[in-house]
Amino acid sequence: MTRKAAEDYGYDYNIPLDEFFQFAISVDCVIYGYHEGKVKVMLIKRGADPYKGKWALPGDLVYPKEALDEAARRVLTELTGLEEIYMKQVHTFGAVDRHTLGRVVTLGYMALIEMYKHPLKADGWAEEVGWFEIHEIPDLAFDHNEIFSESLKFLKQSLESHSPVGFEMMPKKFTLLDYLELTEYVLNKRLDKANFRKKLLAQDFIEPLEEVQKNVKHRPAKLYKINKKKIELET
Amino acid sequence: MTRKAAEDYGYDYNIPLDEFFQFAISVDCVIYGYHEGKVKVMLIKRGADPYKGKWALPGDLVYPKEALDEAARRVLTELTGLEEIYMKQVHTFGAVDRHTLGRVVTLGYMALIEMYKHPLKADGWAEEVGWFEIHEIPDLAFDHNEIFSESLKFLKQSLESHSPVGFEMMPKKFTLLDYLELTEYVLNKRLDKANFRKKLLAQDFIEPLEEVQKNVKHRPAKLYKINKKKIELET
DNA sequence: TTTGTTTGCGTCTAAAGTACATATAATTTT
DNA sequence: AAAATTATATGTACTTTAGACGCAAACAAA
Repeated sequence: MTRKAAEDYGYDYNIPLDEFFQFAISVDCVIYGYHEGKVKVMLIKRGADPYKGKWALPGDLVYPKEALDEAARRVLTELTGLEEIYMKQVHTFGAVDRHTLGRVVTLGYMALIEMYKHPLKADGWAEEVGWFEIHEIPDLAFDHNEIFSESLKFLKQSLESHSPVGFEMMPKKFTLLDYLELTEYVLNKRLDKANFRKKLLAQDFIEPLEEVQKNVKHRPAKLYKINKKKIELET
Repeated sequence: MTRKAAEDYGYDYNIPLDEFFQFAISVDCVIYGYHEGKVKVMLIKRGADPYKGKWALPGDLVYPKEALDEAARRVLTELTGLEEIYMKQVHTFGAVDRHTLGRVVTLGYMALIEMYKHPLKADGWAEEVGWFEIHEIPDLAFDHNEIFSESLKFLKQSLESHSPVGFEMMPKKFTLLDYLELTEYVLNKRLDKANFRKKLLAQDFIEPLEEVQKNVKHRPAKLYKINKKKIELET
């Protein structure tokens, strides 16, 4: 593409057009999972400089012919082995000096997975993979702490407004108390069991099963499931 | 930057790293203003192909050494002459074929201005500038209709939750009825005057002035102003 | 002084949210 | 096998918020 051609396209700059086509785009994913009462985020330990040895969000550069959501989904699938993952673009970060390799603008994505489903494995460029409680996130590489914060803000807002996202971290069958504990952990405050139950059951996408809990040393709780079709109808 | 150097930085790809640094980034701004009971959006008519003659959102490519918000602010200031403008990144769009010039990923921004304050002037690459009512937006160039829709969704949500953004379109002194009309127009539904008033005055960032309306042929309404410091404290 | 119009405040009612009490169903202990 | 324990499940009362509506006050114009 020549400068002249670019002008025909409606651009007229004092610097050559090629100068503009020097950005790289990356996606960084904040992957949330729920395990034993705690909500955790998957981090990878960087195996090379810059930030060698530091924990970072999993992410990758976007390929030249790849859509943005597609790139995020690729990262998620490669890392977790899961195909169907709830995923949402949260915010785009592009400080001039945020990456040492050049001008890399990154899109922060939030993803929610059923944690027990996926094998914990380090991928290509990561030394190590780990899950960190969301209230104890270490100092991360690049501007990843900021990306994490934005995603957590979104997750908190979703749970506060009872929008049906937290279920993405739950197993197919779960008790209402399980979900209460997830919500309490993320919001970092106690909620009234009875009222939480009523609020949840008022939503029509949550459906009771005939089944109950097994192997508990008290009255077993009823199990519930999510009707995803009804969620789609709402939105 | 050589392939080897890139690998040292933690990347290991099957295609050369340079291939990734071929993106351009742009910002596209949905600029909202309020005038005589109607909320409008500023569009520019494209003076060159592609989409010559079509209306489009004002925007520009991001310079190699320019931060993203900085680029959006530059576009806004150039176009409106205003320095202080409320502005918010809404969503990033990057379909592979969204731009004919090459791979251009664009960030959609929403901006709110006091419309009467700024001179309507066409800028460099635009043939014409116009204001369009938000419920009568024409078919736009590129994926700009989608960008507009996302921004409008955000604006509606903000007004519904009484978050203090709509005031950015109001003059410094305004009546509560003015703001009611703005809100009714955006949400496209009628609201109860008395209840809207109560709801607004319950927020503590809205402060009454001693002044009242002039030159009206009925009881003049009290004028109010916004206390921006209190808004910052809240968020 | 009267009439028309809009502001601005008050009241009532329904709905949603919160706090807390009580009944229920299972296991564990005695 | 009865009592104690634990957590589920439901019900009830109180509080706050949202929505509908009435009416007096303020000003302009006739």
